[in-house]
Amino acid sequence: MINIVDDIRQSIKDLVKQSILKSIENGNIPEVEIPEISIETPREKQYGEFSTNIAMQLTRAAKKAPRQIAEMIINEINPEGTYVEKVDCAGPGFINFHLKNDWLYDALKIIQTEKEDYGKINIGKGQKVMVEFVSANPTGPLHMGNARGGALGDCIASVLEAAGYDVTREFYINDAGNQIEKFGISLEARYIQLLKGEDAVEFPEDGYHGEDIIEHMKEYINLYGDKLLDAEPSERRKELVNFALPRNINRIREGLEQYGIKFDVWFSEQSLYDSGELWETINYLKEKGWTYEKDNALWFKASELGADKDDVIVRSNGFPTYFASDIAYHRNKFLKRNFDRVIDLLGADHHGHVARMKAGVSAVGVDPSKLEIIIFQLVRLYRNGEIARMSKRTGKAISLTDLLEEVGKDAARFFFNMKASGSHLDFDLDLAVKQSNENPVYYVQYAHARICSMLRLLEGEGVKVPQIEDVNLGLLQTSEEIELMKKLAEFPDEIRICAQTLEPSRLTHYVLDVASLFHSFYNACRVKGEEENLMKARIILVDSTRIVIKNVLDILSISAPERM
RNA sequence: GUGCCUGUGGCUCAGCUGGAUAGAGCAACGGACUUCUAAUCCGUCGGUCGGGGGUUCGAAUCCCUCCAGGCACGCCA
Repeated sequence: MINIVDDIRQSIKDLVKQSILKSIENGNIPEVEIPEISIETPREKQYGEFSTNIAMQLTRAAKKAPRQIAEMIINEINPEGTYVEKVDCAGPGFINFHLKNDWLYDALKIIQTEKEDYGKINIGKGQKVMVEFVSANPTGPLHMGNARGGALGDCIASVLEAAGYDVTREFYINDAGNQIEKFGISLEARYIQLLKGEDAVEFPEDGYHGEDIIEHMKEYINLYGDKLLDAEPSERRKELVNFALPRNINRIREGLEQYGIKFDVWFSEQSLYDSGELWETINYLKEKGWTYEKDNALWFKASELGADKDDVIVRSNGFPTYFASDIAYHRNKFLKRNFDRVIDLLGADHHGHVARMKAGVSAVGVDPSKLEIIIFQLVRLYRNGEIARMSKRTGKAISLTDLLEEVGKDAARFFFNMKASGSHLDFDLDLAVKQSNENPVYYVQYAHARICSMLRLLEGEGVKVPQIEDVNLGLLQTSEEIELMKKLAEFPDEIRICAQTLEPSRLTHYVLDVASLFHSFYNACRVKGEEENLMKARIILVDSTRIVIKNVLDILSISAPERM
């Protein structure tokens, strides 16, 4: 639960602030308002571990040259009792802080103490947050958009958990409304066609044309024959939907479980109809004056709440639109279930929904900033350097199941989390299955397996990971060791940034860095066979690296093999 | 036409709440296995950060504009 990087940043902030106050006191700097002191990590090693640009920011107010201000601040800094070893001024007026290595050794102690909890922080303070993602249309199989949304949403949820939030993963089942009607009509048409021939009935233009509809009906006929042929059509459709829908939902659930995703709540849209919440919400909007009638339909004044146009919530045929139930759904999230924050993941093809959904949330009296909608860009699959649309095996559109079969869960989840959600993603199917240095997943997993193998070998010789108190960590001095320790020390802060930006792609990059620094260390330094004290210190470093890689992969829900 | 996303070395991307010489990986080229896994490492090559303006001590990062690609603009979801 310790974020040592952040703690040090805070302590440096304090040092700087005290120093500026002192300089003002003794008249070296005129009385100015001190802006927020930002502490950054310089790219170049020569500039130390941390730096601040505060002197440059004070230039105008203090009416002095930035380097002059920097010098005065440095003169007044008293680093006693901190990790700071040296402070100097460089470039246009940066103040650079050089740290004693002790902070790195302390970081290793924290890792060895916290073990599988290392990285966890508590900026969430138990706040209730819902992440709603995938929410795929249950009328068909999961597609690539769902795959990316699934990987992203699940990792965002895991990161938030690691950051101390009380997280609920939720899947919204669109089991009501128009598309279910369409689903029923499609099933019915296939049912009749299968029993009475292709020409017995025309398949609706806007129906679901997928093979899976036909499959469902073949199975139904196998089980129940033609008993619905003379049934009343609406009853017949209902029966067929009741047959096929749960099967689809189960299939989706199983597919997602293979993908490493387990939802806490499967929320049914139909339940909003059944509980009356849907009409409650519509009537509430009416009462509050957020609606008007036009062309026999009921419109929601979204444009008065920031959207670019109004939208229909009840159609002229009396049926509510999807948007209406979505408002009711979000009202339920915030007002019935009291989530402090709600995060929705939507594919880029739904971005038009963002503004009006926020409008909907405001209209039911919820601060719209509590609803965060993440739009992720769509996926293009490549095979042999060309866009791949079809599954190798089935010849149909590539589903999540096909993807998992072809590249596996680890590669899929890693690749989908390698790019920021806002970036368009080209998924290279050939690369994802390649067992070589070109493939980043293996690179990371290999580092983990390599460490496990080292520790296994040592243990075989009776050398175990020592108790941290018995180790002289000060022996870790080479640049490879220092760089690796630094990276390990950053992990909790990395979680912090991921949780704040809701951008788990940082984690894949981070763990790649860890793996890379470890491999460099491995090639530069030996562990087994070194002088005992040095060996012990390096075992701690190696084991700490293992812990960090494992913890990151756990958050990504990617396996960390012990042998490869 | 309007709105959103994207444009960084041959390829895939980081960096984008402005900061110090623009970073990785892959590809290419040259090296390193009698010693803990070479699925690894070390080195070299490679960029007017899509173009053009502006804001300032300082811009890949902020603003404007243009260009290119993706997506969306339904009484569908």
